[in-house]
Amino acid sequence: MSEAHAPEAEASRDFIREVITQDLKSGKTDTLVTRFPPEPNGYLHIGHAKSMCLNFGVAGEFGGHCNLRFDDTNPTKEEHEYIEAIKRDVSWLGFDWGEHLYFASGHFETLYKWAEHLIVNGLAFVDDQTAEEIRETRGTLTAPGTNSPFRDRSVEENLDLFRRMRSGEFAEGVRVLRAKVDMASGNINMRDPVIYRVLHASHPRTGDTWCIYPTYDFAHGQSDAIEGVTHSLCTLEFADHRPLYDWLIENLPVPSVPRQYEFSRLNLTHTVLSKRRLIQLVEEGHVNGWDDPRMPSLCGLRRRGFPPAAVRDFAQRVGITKSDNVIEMALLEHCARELLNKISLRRSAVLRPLKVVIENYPEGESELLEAVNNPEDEGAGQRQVPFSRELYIEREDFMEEPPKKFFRLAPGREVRLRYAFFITCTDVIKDENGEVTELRCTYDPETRGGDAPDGRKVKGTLHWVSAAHAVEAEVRLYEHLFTEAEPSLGADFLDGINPESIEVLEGCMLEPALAETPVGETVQFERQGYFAADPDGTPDRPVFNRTVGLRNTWAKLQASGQANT
RNA sequence: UGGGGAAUAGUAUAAUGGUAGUACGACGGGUUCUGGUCCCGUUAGUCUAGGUUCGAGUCCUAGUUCCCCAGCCA
Repeated sequence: MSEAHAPEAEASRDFIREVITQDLKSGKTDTLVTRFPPEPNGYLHIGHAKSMCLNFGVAGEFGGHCNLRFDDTNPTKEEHEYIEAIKRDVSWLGFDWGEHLYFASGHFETLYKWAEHLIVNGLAFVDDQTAEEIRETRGTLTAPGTNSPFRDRSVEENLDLFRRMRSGEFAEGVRVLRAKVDMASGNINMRDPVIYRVLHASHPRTGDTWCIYPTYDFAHGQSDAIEGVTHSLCTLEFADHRPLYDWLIENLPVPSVPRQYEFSRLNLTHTVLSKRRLIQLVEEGHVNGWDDPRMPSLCGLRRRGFPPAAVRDFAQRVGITKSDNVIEMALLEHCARELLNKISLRRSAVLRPLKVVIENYPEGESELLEAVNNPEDEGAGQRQVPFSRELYIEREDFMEEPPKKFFRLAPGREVRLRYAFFITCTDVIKDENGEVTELRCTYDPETRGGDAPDGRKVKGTLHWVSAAHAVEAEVRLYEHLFTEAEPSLGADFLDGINPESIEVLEGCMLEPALAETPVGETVQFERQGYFAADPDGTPDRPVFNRTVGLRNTWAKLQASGQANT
């Protein structure tokens, strides 16, 4: 019997999903286990989001699971504060590690035992050389290294020394444990890498239990093996470590054999993603903390108002390959706009208010008008907005001498106030400096709701807020943190910070409904962009962060000088 | 003069020897009570040189360019 319908179109898949598919099909593994292994020494950023979407993503797609593992092997850099922050960010992005929470430090006893195993098998030795001596004898990129004079110690002596390292007998730097691999290897990671060092530091989780700690190379792959990770997915710079990763797995009594695969890390224009530079931005006060909305950190994106689903969509669109890349910020912004357009409530907010008096509207009176909450979602319903004699409109929505393509308010011109009435500008009031301070207008009561019964059209529709009902707010406008698409990464990278990356607007006028916006929710200020309620705000005086502006063809026309043509 | 990795429109990513496709961007147009959304269209690409093949982005050879590696960081 022939199948009637065409085969499902195969979704295009990256090389990692290809490998997993193969391994599952060939029976190399029955279940898929991945891991997301942050070091608790900083906050997660959008580059980590790419990794999480891959690791948790494939685990979900192939019916496996993803471990959240803290790679906490260096107590001199790591802090407990980061562990909770990282968990919060992983959850926010929408991923659930369930019961699979691990710490490399949780494996310390096994790792120690395995280090002795290496010693017993003649595959590791205690080196008495200083760090400097080790560096000098490591060779260079093009010249091989030379063996340590301590390389041929007896198993007994090595065991004794290593145990005394553990018992705290030696100061930091005096002795290390090195794997005995090959000092002539072209791969520097194979030149007898240090696998244990003395660190008399209190560990966030194990306290003072240990004074020797495994290095990354001796902890990562083994942790993978202990946890039953099948596919250990990391970024390209670890490819050089894979031979060592495999060497250790082969020479240790591991319960399972994980494989490492490398993909290229995310780079984004107009920002930096290296942990070192991000830390510098925070510590030197170039931004206001890790959650500054200009930061590419996940907590920064959250505060900025990016929905986690938009970040996931972004990660999915960016793809997984092994080629270096720099993704345009415009793609992230597109993902935010696309989602937010569908789900965000529309509200009216006047950022730079200009007073308008409707001269033929009775003083002291007001009325409620119906406004649509989200034209993209009928289920979002409607709300009522108050209208009265004195209003605010956007300063930039009025020009005394408008260029040809300016469709908004000007002397003698009629425009629509959205969901309200047509108004016509009858007079312009200025101060002694010639600055426009107030507009006098008339309204047409017949156009209530926004349409003229006689069918006449207007070219412009403006947002507005009733002065008597307005809620005053602070609104923070954000731009790219760095002016250049690809900021210089030298010591001078701070010079590339965009001096206009933040603009704080006071005295913004919001429609009343906005006062109740829950912190963290992102709404659309009509005709302007998406804005998220910031925790700095109060019901009396809300604070909003601009997530991303609406596409603005008028601004483009102005910028290109075509507004008058 | 070592080892590892990568080269497809401006950016990112598909095409697994058989019509180089998609998304973002840019540009133009239509619709519109958001100069938004939506819709339509235009733009623009296989690093180079040889070779194999009826046919090459894909296979072979030789180059070129870019990225990573010399922490007791991860």
